[in-house]
Amino acid sequence: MWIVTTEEKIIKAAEEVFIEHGYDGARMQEIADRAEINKAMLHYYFRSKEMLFEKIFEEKVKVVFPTISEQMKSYEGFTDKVCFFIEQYYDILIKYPFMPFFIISTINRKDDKHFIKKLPFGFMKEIFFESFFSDLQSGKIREVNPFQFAVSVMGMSIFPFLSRPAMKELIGINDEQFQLLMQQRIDELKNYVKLILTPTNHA
Amino acid sequence: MWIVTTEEKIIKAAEEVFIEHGYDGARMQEIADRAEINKAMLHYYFRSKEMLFEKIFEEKVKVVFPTISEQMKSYEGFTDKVCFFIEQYYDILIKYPFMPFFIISTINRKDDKHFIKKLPFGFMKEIFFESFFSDLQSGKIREVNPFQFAVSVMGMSIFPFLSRPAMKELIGINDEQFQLLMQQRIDELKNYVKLILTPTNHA
DNA sequence: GTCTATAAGGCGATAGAC
DNA sequence: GTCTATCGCCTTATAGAC
Repeated sequence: MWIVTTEEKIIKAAEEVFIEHGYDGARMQEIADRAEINKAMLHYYFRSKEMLFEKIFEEKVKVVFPTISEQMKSYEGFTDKVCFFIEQYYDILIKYPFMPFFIISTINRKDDKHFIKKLPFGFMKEIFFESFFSDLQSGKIREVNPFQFAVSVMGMSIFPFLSRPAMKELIGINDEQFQLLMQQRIDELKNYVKLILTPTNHA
Repeated sequence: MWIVTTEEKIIKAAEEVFIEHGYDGARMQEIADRAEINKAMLHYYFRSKEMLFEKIFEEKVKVVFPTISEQMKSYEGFTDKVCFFIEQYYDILIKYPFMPFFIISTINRKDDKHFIKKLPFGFMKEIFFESFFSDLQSGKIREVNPFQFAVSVMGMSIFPFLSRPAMKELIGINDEQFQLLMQQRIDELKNYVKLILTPTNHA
């Protein structure tokens, strides 16, 4: 609890710096300064900048793509599953608003495609599509393109966190107000999902 | 037509390199190589890396936020305006799929907030909100939060281009197939917009 | 494990000849 | 306008004392 190892201090500092500046913009000196150690220690614990980054990325990905999938199983209908996903996802996003940009900027790096493969998207195919086609067949939901729909839900959810600096600047709000706006957004998005998925009544 | 000035060659090369690697990742040497000139020329035409980037950013922003706003005025209802916006926007996005990440990564840069102010969002307040409240009052559209709705439309539109590398890797498609997928996405998004905005019939 | 000092190379930028 | 050569700094990484 009250003992903090050097390795923990490094990881905490590295998280901050990599997330703020991205891989290329991050400086080992700044990480060392924030961890209140010297540069040589960084290389003692994690051989290189690349390896330190890898460690942080894996650690953070585990946070953003957590065991939501397991919990999703307990919800019956597809619509409820998606709404629950949004709720849970926003809990994480509001807690770690910098995460989306960190991940997006990493997977868009020219050379390293191997980061992409670390994204755990297995639960999509298992739960998402299975549940979708089940509810579609029984007429509980409208016939939309499941892939495009999934990308849309992700986009609606994540985008405000990617454009956060612009939103803050353009409408003139601070971090606290942004957080409130995102809190309110949950119900709005769930409403959109229901409006899209609920079949039109032909009675 | 067939004469290409050195300045034009530099701009073309700089576009590519800045878009691929971002500001921090971009190297003046690589820009020089692609332009088939030497490094010194870059500084002769554009004093510094920062000023060259500024030039590219302004140029590119003019492409992505074009005179759509003017054309939007000709569409009567709010729903039609939004659908038209998606259509026009996707024309540009499909043509320049790297642009969203370029802009997002620029506005997320720690220090320089001044880039954000160059984003032309004036048309939003003028046309978007005015048309929204007009249609809302006459009962033509459902009562949603206009700001959250706008962010959602932007998110649904832009997100696939930000997660393009992941999408290509995870579902195993090439550039051509991605382009087709985005072409199909236009109608899907327009459908979502209509489903969200069309009021429920209480007859 | 932790430090200081320094290596080794890459970077943006400039000087100066042509 | 265009080139070669080089400066001066910054960055990652290591050597070696404690």
